[in-house]
Parts: sequence; structure tokens; C-alpha cells
Amino acid sequence: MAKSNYHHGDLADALVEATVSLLQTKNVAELSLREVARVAGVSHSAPAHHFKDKLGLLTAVAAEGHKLLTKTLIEKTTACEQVAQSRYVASGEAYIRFAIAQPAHFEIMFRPELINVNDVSYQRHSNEARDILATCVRDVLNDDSKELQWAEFMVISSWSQVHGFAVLWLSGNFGDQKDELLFERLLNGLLYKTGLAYGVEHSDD
Amino acid sequence: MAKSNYHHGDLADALVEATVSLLQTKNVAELSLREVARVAGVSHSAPAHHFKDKLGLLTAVAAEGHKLLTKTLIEKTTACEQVAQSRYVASGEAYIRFAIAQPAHFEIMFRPELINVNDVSYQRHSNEARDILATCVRDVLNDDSKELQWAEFMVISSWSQVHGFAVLWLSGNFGDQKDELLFERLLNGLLYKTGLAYGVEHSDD
DNA sequence: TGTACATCAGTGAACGCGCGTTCACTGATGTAC
DNA sequence: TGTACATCAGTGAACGCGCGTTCACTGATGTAC
Repeated sequence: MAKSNYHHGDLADALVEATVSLLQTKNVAELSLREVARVAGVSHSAPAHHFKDKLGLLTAVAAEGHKLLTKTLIEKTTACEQVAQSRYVASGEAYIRFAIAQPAHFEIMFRPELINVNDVSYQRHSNEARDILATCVRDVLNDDSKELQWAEFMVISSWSQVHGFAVLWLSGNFGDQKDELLFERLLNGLLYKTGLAYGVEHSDD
Repeated sequence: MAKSNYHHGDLADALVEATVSLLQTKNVAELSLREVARVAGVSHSAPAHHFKDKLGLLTAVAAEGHKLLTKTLIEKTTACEQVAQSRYVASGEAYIRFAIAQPAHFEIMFRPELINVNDVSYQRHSNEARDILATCVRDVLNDDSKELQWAEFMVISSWSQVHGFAVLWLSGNFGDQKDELLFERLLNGLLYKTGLAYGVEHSDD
């Protein structure tokens, strides 16, 4: 809570929040710092004290996004305990559900050209998320595959698949984005297929 | 060729070309109609005679993109003649190579929010591209699978995979986008893995 | 406990810029007779 | 073949707008003594 009207108290966070909120309805393209300040309820020059420019602000959004993604990945995969195959499928499902639940963050997170990729917080959180994904994939491979390039290809292949699905769904290429039934059906199809390859019975919600 | 200096002769095409050229180095966000006109060498109000606004211009770019994608998909898959498995892998490779070769078109093609999706030319070409992709996938399934939802899931799964790979590569998430060796290695890994699932020996270039 | 001062956080007016849009115009082209 | 006229394609000046950036400022806070 702000301690006074003049000093906001937590403006940096409020600006990130305002950005995320604005990105629900607009493009990154259409986003302006002045509008973010307006939504956060401060003067248009206030953000400069916290973020140099749009790049700095979006970097903070991306970092927060990777932090949230990491959190949900950990939650959803630890629920599977030691069953590597289930963790693999669960990580894919968590990735996609995160993208759909937090489209604003997701839109920024994997676009280095919008971000200061040298930012420490961004690097830490994004590396963490990637490590979890990679581990889930590697754990599902048998011992013969683990040491080879094969493991790298599997990581890239799996990541591509879930990322592509999320991107294509979010942009409306699979049909109406509001159609939740369609989404659940397609997602389950994808997961079922993925699970089959590793002998996992995928259960519907 | 223009018949006079005053009347351009083929301004619509020139504007699309200018747009594509500009998108090599900038974001869609940073693109302005005035800049496009400048590159095409006409006054800033000339584009209005051909495209109402940015949406109209980008729609033309997207339509052209789908036309080009269709062309390369047909070329690359007919080279495989009647071997369904090879066509399947070839279509995936062609999709990814197209995205990397024509990043400007690719960036626009699958973003309905930037496009007038009711445009007849856009619809025709994008449907054509999709149909080819879907056919390549369906042809590779055995008879039991063809009639089921399974076929739909396979199409979506395959499309997601190649699309995700292209997007993640183009945005630099797999490493340096200029590293052609890395690209070839990862692409071959992906295709080899895909091919294995259908008993195709994938050959390097 | 009180005061003085440095620092931090946010204000609001001012600036110059490129943008999209409008509009009266003009040069080129095609067609009717 | 020539002329008249409608239409098409592009010009360039003007407009208002929101933007990012700068800057002198002021209110709040923390700290030293």
C-alpha cells in the first residue's frame, strides 16, 4: 500500500501490472509509456525513475513471466513425483496452459528483440524455466539416448511443439480463441499423442 | 516498368515489396505507411489509392506470403512423388526453410490481428497452403487413423512442431540466428526424429 | 527529541518529431464521337 | 485522325495528435548530530 499520495511506494510493480493489463487488449506495438503511466495513475515522466524506456519495462514483464512459468512448471511436475513420463507430459501441458492464461507475459517472454537480454533478473528466471523443461525431456529418454545429440534434439523438438501450439492457438489459427471446448479437445489430443509415445495414459480434466 | 514518372504503373506491387524490404530490419510495430511510401519513391499519400491503411497493406503481404509458401510446398513435395512418408518430412522441411528464407512474410502471415482476414486473396492462398500441409499429414497415417479425430490431432501436432521451431529459431531462442551450421544441425535433428517415426531415412544436404 | 540537510520519487509544462488523414490540385490515360 | 471529357493515379501543403524526452520544480523520506 502506498504510504502517501505523492510517493507511490511500489510504482515499479504497478507499472509492470499496468503493462500486462494493457497487453490484454493491445499489441506491444500499440503500447506507449505514457499510456502505461496513465493506467498506473502517475504522471507520464514518473516511469523514467524506474525503467529507462519501453525496453526496460518489457524486460521486467518478461522476467516476471519466466518467474511465473517456472513456478507453475515446478508445481505441476512435482505433482507427478518420480514418474518421468508423466512429468514430461505435465510440463508440456503446464507450458501451454501458462501461455493461454498469461498471454500478455507470454507474448513478450520469447522475443529477445523487445528485451534487454543482459538483464540479470531476466536471465536468471528464463534460464530456470528452460532448465526445468530440458530436464523433464531428458529424464524421459532411456540411458542410450541421454548422452547423445539426440537429447538436445528431443528438447528442441518438444519445446517447438508446445510453443508452436500455444502461438498458433493464441493467434487464432486453430479457430475461435474463445472456444474453450475446442481448446481442451485440441490440447488433450496433443497431450494424448505425446503421452502415447511414452506409454502414459493421459487423463482428461 | 513504369510508363512515365508520374504514373508509377505498378505501385501496389512496389509498396508490398517495400514493406517486405523494411520488415527485414524492423518490427511490424515500427513500420509506417509514410516510410513505405518513401522507400517506394512516391509521396506519402499515394498508398491510399491502393491500400486503405496498414491493415490493407499487410493483408497483401500475407496473401503473397501464403502464395509463396504454397508454391514451395508443392515443389518440394511433388519431388517426393508417391512416397507419403517422404512428402510428410519434406513438407515440414519446406515450411521451416520458407520461414527462415522469408521472415518478413512469415512474421505477418499467421497474425490475423494484423490482417483483414476477409480478404479474398488472403483466404484463397492461406487455405491452399493449409490444405497441402494437412494432406501431407493425412496421407502418412494408416487407414485406421484416417477417419478419426486422430488425423486432426496429427495435423495440429505437426503444424505446431514446425511452426514452433521456426518461430523460436527466428526469435533467437535456439542461439545465434546467423549461425547457419547450428541451424542445419538442429533442423536435421528435428527432421531425422520426425522421419524416424515414419521410417524415412532423412538425407543431409 | 528536534532540526537541518541530502536524497529520493513524482510533477507538469514545454519541446520537437513523425505519424495518419484530409483536400484541392495536376499530370497521364482511355474512350466516345 | 483529332478533339473533348471523364477517370484514374499521384502530389504536396496543412492539420491535429500522441509520443518520448528534457528540465526546473516540489513533496516526502531517511539520516546525522
